[in-house]
Amino acid sequence: MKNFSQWFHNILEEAEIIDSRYPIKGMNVWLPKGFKIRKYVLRELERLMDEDHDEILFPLLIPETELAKEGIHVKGFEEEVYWVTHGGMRELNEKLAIRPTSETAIYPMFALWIRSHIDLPIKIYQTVNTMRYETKHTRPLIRVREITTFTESHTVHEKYDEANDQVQEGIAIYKRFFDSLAIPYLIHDRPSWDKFPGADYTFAFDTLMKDGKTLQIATVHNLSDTFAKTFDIKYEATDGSHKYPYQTCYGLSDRVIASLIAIHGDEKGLVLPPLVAPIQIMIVPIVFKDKSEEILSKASEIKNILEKDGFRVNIDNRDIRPGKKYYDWELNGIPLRIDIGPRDLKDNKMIITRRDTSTKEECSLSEDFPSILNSYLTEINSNLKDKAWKFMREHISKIDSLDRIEKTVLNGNIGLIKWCGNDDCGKEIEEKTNLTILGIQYRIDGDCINCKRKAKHVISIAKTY
RNA sequence: GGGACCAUAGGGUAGCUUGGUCGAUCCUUUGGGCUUUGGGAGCCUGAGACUCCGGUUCAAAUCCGGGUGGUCCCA
Repeated sequence: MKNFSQWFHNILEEAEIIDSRYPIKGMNVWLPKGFKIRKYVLRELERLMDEDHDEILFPLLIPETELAKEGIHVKGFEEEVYWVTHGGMRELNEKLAIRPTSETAIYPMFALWIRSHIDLPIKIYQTVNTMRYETKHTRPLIRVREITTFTESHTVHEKYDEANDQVQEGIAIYKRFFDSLAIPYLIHDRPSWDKFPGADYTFAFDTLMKDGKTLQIATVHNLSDTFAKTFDIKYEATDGSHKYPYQTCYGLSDRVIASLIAIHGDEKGLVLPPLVAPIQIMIVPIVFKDKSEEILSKASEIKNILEKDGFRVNIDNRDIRPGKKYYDWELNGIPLRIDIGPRDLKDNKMIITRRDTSTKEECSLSEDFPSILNSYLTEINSNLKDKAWKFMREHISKIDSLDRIEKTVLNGNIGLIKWCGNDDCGKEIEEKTNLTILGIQYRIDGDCINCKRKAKHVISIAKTY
């Protein structure tokens, strides 16, 4: 994969994930095939969220006065906000912001909803689009002006410790989610200068793209009582006093799908984990004129059996040569392909081809083939997961001196370095290396790579998207 | 935030330097027809483009300015 950027762009178009030709910078059209993948990805995420959150839906627009209330927060976003200034020809009394994120839409309502400790905790989430006026060059699914799929959670708690625990719960949910998609990740405690604007602290999930740049794919924030104070959210405690609650928020976006495609894909096209493959098994009948009806009826017989067992399966009946079909479904990342032709009909068998390994195996139709196919799908998922984690682990290297960072990290690695924990020193490291500190991986003793003071942390450093 | 490059059918390209030979090249795509089908089929016959606005000129795909969109590099 010589040019990752170009490969990524091509595959999005060729596999008909999105159409990036929509005439507004950074805004793309979801095509049917891409949207189906998005649907199954969301379905899994919502399944996990629904275990302990309620889904809600807030409006798109936020009054200027609400957006502007939280000083640090608004500063973090002010350069990127789209504004609605007119209703028809008439200028609005108050400008309305198109949400860049929803804290300032949701928290004024929290202030109305929360009266007593009995109302707590609140745990909600919504999947919405958000808009950010990105000035840098945009990239489909990775850096966009309209984030079309932003699943954000917001929670409110009595105690700071409960918010801490909720951050851990958020991290646990995202771990399960990314595991189910076979996406590898590193979890970083973001440095103070890279926190979510207004947050006490931020944990972020980063994954590694094939060109060696990392991509932030999820964040989890402890907001402490900062927003509660700003939006005057109070509850009456058991002792009758009025207190500010503590909040968390966490979210992830289209970038999940970007990493899904980028990490598992290969030269032939997409490779989808079975969980989110819109079609898990494609049956290709090899039709000859004299035998066509017999073969087609066998194919639909197989399809019916598999559908009954819950597989997402389809038959490619198009009147084109089989080779073309093979290329098509490989491009689309369908995990398993079944070929059935005259020879197979005679021997009462079919040919199963795996997308991830390209291996072909014969399978007798008199056996319990649904359970064989099911074990193939399970194997594909674990193989994708192993491969992806192995790739990322192979590209993490411990680095002892600043001089060596450039060579190692610019070669497509995530560098692990020791750091004293001082902000100025950290920013100095970023400046010297022209890389981004992703955050703390774990605690350790030793000397800081830069200022040589006592190190407190091992941090990751990388080129980022 | 700074800089460089680019824009020709749905996709990829040739033509641009030196304006006229462009009624615009080739591949792919695509409609219709016949023969085919175990890894991108063949033949016949159709379809489809100079990013937008303005300028220079007898004449602009080609030169100039701007908009929009795209790509990459640096901070």
